[in-house]
Amino acid sequence: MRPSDKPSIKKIDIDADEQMIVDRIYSAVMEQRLAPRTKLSEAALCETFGVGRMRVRRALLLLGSQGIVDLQSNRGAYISCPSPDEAREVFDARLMIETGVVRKLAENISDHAITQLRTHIDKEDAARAQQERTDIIRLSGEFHVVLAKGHQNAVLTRMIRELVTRTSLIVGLFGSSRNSSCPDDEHRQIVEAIVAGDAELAEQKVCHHLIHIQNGLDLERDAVKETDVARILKSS
Amino acid sequence: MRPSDKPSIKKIDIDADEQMIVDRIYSAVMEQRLAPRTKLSEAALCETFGVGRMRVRRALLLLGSQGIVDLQSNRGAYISCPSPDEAREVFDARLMIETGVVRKLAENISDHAITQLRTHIDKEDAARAQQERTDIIRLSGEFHVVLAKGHQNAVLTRMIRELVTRTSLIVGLFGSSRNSSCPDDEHRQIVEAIVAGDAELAEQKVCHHLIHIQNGLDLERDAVKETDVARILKSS
DNA sequence: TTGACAAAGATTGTTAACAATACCTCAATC
DNA sequence: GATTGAGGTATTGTTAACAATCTTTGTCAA
Repeated sequence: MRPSDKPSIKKIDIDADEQMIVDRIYSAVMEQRLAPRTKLSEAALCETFGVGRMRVRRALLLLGSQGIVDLQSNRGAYISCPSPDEAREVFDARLMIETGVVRKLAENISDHAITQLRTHIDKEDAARAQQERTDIIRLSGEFHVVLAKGHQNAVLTRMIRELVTRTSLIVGLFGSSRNSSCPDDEHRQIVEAIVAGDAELAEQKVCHHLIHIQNGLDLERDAVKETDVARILKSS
Repeated sequence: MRPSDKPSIKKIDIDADEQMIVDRIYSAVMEQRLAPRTKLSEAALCETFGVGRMRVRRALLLLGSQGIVDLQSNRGAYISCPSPDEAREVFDARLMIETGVVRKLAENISDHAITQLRTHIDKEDAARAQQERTDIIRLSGEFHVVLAKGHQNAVLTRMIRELVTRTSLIVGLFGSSRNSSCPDDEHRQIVEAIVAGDAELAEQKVCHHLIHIQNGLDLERDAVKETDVARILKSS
């Protein structure tokens, strides 16, 4: 009997609205449809999601606590604009954490997780084949979340999700070449190393992969883009 | 020139009150002065900290988003009571993350970080020598945060702090023997391995250390304690 | 044209009152 | 005696109005 068969108590009871707003903005950032410095005005979000100002403010606070948006006193909330230093922090953290993730995954992975990973990589290939830019970006990031999900560990998954989302902001800001997002079949190689049970190789692959992404960045540039918040979030 | 010498823009502007409340509760949990299931009523917190209800609610939302408190609709906020499964999640995550932390630290650590670590360990010894239970508990947990701080990485440090704090809850709930918290000189051994630049050994030491703590738990028990919230938080 | 200054408008922050829900007490019934 | 239900109390959730701050606009002078 699995422990998950006993869902007697549902613990977190944050209202669905709130989580929905957070998730929408998370997705939009992950797909680079909301660029850094984009203002998220309370009124606009209330309108877009059809909720009261309180919900919006709570959602913004949550996003702010995770570094996705930047809350400025009396000035409003803006999609976070990571500094080069913050970018390095995120990549360093990912290196430290994700090597551990794949190592332990290589040591012991469930069949279900393997299926999930292979399915995901197929989706990535399909998106690349059709040149669906938005899908490619989203799936490239989500791959790392799927890796984390392999551990069935909510805490870990949440942390990885935050790091991956912030990486999207970073790549959007500092990405120079288009292939910098998540290239080639590096994802597939990581999965194969894991499935083969080669912890050392998997660790090395993920390490190179992350460094590869980082090398595709120009940490000096700072681009500024404005976007139509309501339109983007509505169509999500 | 260090990058930290350029504090031109202060980005996060969360009011001091809010952060103060969160920090106080964090500390109290870390020192096991607030036991799981303790109710944090809004009125009591308003009184204790002398702030409006809005601030309290925002602080509670933040704590809830990090799994420190459990927010129940229409019922209030309670110090989180981790299930055995959650406990395993926290320890698994710590294993994956902290091995990476010490490995990279062993590869490259600043003199300043070494000083910080040694100073901290001296404090731990002093607290143990004087049998200051509260200090011992706090410092034992903080050691791991100091490790993270060695990377001067705010993101990483925040994540470790969350995991360490949740560990305090877990140890408080499921700890069987008193020595289970953070025993012997394992911390010192970890630091020495790092200073010696022996990544392999450091990784192994931290791994054993975490497993050691976990082995001191009885994940079946579920203790229930009530505490005087206002008194505890005020004296912090 | 450019800059500084002031007023108007818009946006965010805060408070207080109200609504909804849960909790507790107590009585009535089985 | 235990259980169930109703009513009152306490606590949380929500809304709306108000206050504070920032931003923009327009005017005037250099």
